[in-house]
Amino acid sequence: MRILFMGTPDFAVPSLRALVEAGHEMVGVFTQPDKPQNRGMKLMAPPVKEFALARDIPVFQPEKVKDGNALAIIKTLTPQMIVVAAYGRILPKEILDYPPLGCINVHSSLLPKYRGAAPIHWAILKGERESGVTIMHMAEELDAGDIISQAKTPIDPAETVGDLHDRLAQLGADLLVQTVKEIEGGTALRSPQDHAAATYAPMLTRALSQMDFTRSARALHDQVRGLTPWPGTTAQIRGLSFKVWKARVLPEKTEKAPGTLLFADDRGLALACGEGSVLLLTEIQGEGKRRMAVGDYLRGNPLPPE
RNA sequence: CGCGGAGUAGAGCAGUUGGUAGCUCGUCGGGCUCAUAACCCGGAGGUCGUAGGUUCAAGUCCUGCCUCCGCAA
Repeated sequence: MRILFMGTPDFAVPSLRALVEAGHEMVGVFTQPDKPQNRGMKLMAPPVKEFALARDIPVFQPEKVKDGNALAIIKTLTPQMIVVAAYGRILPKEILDYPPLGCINVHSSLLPKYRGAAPIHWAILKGERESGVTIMHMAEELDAGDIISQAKTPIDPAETVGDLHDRLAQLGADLLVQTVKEIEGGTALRSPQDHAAATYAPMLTRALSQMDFTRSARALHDQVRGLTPWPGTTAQIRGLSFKVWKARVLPEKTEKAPGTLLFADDRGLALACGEGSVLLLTEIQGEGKRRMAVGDYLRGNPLPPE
């Protein structure tokens, strides 16, 4: 089938690769423009662009998709279907209506839950035990289109958003190929979402990174997992600022005030949290340092006194 | 040309005004112990990121390059 693909970050790459390997004719790829990023503000190409160029697929990076130019390009490409995976732009109705077989989207949550920009992060931040991917027909309202197919997967209690992201990207790619085949064969299902059950997963802000030790150890553990590896979780201990990469909940209870350091040795940094719970930080990163086990850190960087 | 920090034993760090490297942990060998990720004695292990420069002499000063990291985006 003639397919136009739209996607930008790492999450979208497995889907694009799967379509290519399934033998579809990729008429083009839309991805966001290169942006100055990272240290030195270097111009960075989106992962999807890199992949597409390596496969000699034409790449388009319009600044806007609503000004008609994008639609004009699409008309010259004559796709039968548009597949969108984490493109990062909202498509106007005239584009949604153009392809004969429609526009479908790979979304990394079990819709109608976690519509929006950061569904994987929020599923973990909220302590969910199950997640998955959904493929839907795109509607004008964000992530509100009719569902074609879904695949579920359990979330491991120790899993980070990075781990889950990679698994869902692959799960989504597999489901996508199968779903496209069903659409092609006319056997695809289509059922509207239960809009009353919808929840939203907004973009993450820096404010979410700060650990608040009055919350429970369990909630803080979810926070660390949900923000690792990006954007990371930070904690203030003894006046120092740390990034926290790995932690676990200890079974012990404590009477000490939240934020109190119970012990600091090779086992980790044990901190009193809300409701008497205790969280053990096991892998941290000081400013200007690299991430390391707490024992390694303490060897050359003794903590200042209380 | 966004701002800034760092590259020294397997790991984490120190190294003062330039004079052939030190600490903690680990590791190896030996000893001790009711015992706590315990303690004591001894050993191995480093061309100090890299390429040049200044100097009688550079981890320590100067310049280029590579790599890693924090902020910001």
